[in-house]
Amino acid sequence: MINENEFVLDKIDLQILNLMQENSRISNADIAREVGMAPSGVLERVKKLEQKKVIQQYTTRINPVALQQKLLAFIFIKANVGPGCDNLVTDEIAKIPEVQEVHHVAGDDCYLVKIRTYDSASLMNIMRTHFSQIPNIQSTRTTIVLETVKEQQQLVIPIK
Amino acid sequence: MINENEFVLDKIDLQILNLMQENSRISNADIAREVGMAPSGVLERVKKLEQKKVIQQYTTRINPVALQQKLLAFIFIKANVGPGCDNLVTDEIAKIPEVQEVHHVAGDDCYLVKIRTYDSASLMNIMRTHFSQIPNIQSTRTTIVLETVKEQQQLVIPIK
DNA sequence: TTTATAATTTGAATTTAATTCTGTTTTTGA
DNA sequence: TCAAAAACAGAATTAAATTCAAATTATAAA
Repeated sequence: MINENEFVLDKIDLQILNLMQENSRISNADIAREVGMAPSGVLERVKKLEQKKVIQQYTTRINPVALQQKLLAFIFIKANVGPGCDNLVTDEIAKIPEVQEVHHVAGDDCYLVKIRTYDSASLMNIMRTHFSQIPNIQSTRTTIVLETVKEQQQLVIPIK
Repeated sequence: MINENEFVLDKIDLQILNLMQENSRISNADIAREVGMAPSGVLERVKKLEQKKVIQQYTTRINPVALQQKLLAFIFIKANVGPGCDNLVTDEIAKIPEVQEVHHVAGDDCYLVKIRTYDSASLMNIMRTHFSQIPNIQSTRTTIVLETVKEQQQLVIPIK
């Protein structure tokens, strides 16, 4: 009963993930040197990590300033959570490309949305065009980011 | 007076960024095919984008579940912002590896922190050991994420 | 507009890396 | 203990990255 969702990771897997999280374009030879394996063996492991969906994507962090994405905001949404109408709100919001995160949170507000846009006008525009279409939204509260000190998705990988 | 902070990006640069944001391990040949250039020319452009810090990092998105990072939380921090003591709070918090984001926000709360840990006990532990050390913190309010519907850093790249 | 200069691009040549594959070793479970 | 499966190494092959000289294109000064 082996299932590809079972994430059994040994020390070498964690080392590989650690290196690739830091630099997804590192060569197999460099990884091999670090972990003490042959490059071909490293390749096998990486492929397996991809198959098991431990590795979800190889991506590039781009400077938002370079793309004039000046505005970052968090929006708290209070919604009617009737039976079944639950996921409608989140799914619709998740579809908006400028929306980077949608979380269902504990507490008074139901949802937390992170959104990055060109400016406050474009944020308003998105809220008008998209949010008003979505039923069951009671109210929203928007928090504007003035300055970002740290922003990364890197996980803390325990090197056993 | 040319400055490497001047981010002048043409259509091809944006196309390249779009492709690399989706898959940082795409080959120059594949990019070249998409944008209608020679692979060597693509390489030059990519190197330039790295130099200009438009490209900040090539990274790997790893499934947090695979690493037992079960808890995601947002912490709102209210702090005394005296003259000069401003950055002390954020810099200290940004140093914590489990902290993924630190923002200075508009409104009543000063800072917004995103943090990912193994469980609520380890979150408490971090708050006890780190936050208590930091002066000027008036109060904190923690919001626990129950479920994440969407989570990505991808920017919306305008293909002119 | 002309022209010199710099920047960009190409394509071939070269270097480096990824991938495949076979034979071994190691692990796993009956 | 032993058979089957999985993981690994190392050589061979394939593919990609990188270099570089020459050509093209863009830029700016006269």
